[in-house]
Amino acid sequence: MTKPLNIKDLKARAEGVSALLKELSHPNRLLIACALTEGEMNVSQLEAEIDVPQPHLSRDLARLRDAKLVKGRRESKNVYYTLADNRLSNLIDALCNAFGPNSTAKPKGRKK
Amino acid sequence: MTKPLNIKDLKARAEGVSALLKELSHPNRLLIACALTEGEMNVSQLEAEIDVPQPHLSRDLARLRDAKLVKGRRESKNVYYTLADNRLSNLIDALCNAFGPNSTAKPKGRKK
DNA sequence: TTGAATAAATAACATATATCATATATGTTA
DNA sequence: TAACATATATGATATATGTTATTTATTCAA
Repeated sequence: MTKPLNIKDLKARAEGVSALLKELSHPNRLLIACALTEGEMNVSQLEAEIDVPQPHLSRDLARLRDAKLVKGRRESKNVYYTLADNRLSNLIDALCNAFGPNSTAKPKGRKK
Repeated sequence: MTKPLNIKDLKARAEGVSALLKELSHPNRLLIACALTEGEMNVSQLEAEIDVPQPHLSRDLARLRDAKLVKGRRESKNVYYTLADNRLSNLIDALCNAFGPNSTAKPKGRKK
């Protein structure tokens, strides 16, 4: 543990992984992804959870859709979104472990 | 565990976390960060590991420096870089667990 | 059928930031 | 001085972002 990384291996994946990171490199999209780990949500619910203008949400959702990271299903007036890629789920999981409330990266000696 | 995430908590951190993700949202920078988890490296060594033109490396390193994610020390002609922020180390660790050679394809192959 | 009321998606901008490729500059040592 | 390692600059192009407006889709009431 602690050093499960070898560069060659990661290099082969760097493109994909960094692209995935890019999708979450904006607060809104990160929050969307996190919200969806708790289950299906429609745009209005997301709007309530995350406080951003609706067009913004739709645009970010469209982007995540294009990247095939989420998918939406329409149910009458609402469109419910879910995570569609378990690489994304894994990433969110990992982020939660690294930065979530429980194991929040302890800022131990973050000052230097 | 497994769902240590609550949106409010993450929302408070979303800005910082997404900014961190953004720094790694490019293959070169991701590879740089990964390489540095294995220890100190100078630019030439990085250039050998990762195959990118030197000016690119320097520019990416400058960016990571500005973000206070790495720091460099000059030793004669060479500048050796190390990770300077353990949030970054944690993130790389998390990424390795999520996407690294060991547990890439497997959703739950995490050892902590 | 029309038309309002919602939910969601898209459009149309301005501006900022990222990226790539290449050129040049700096600092260090011989 | 030259050489080497590293850093920064430049210009072209692309993508991201925020703001605001408009459009489509669905339901329901008259």
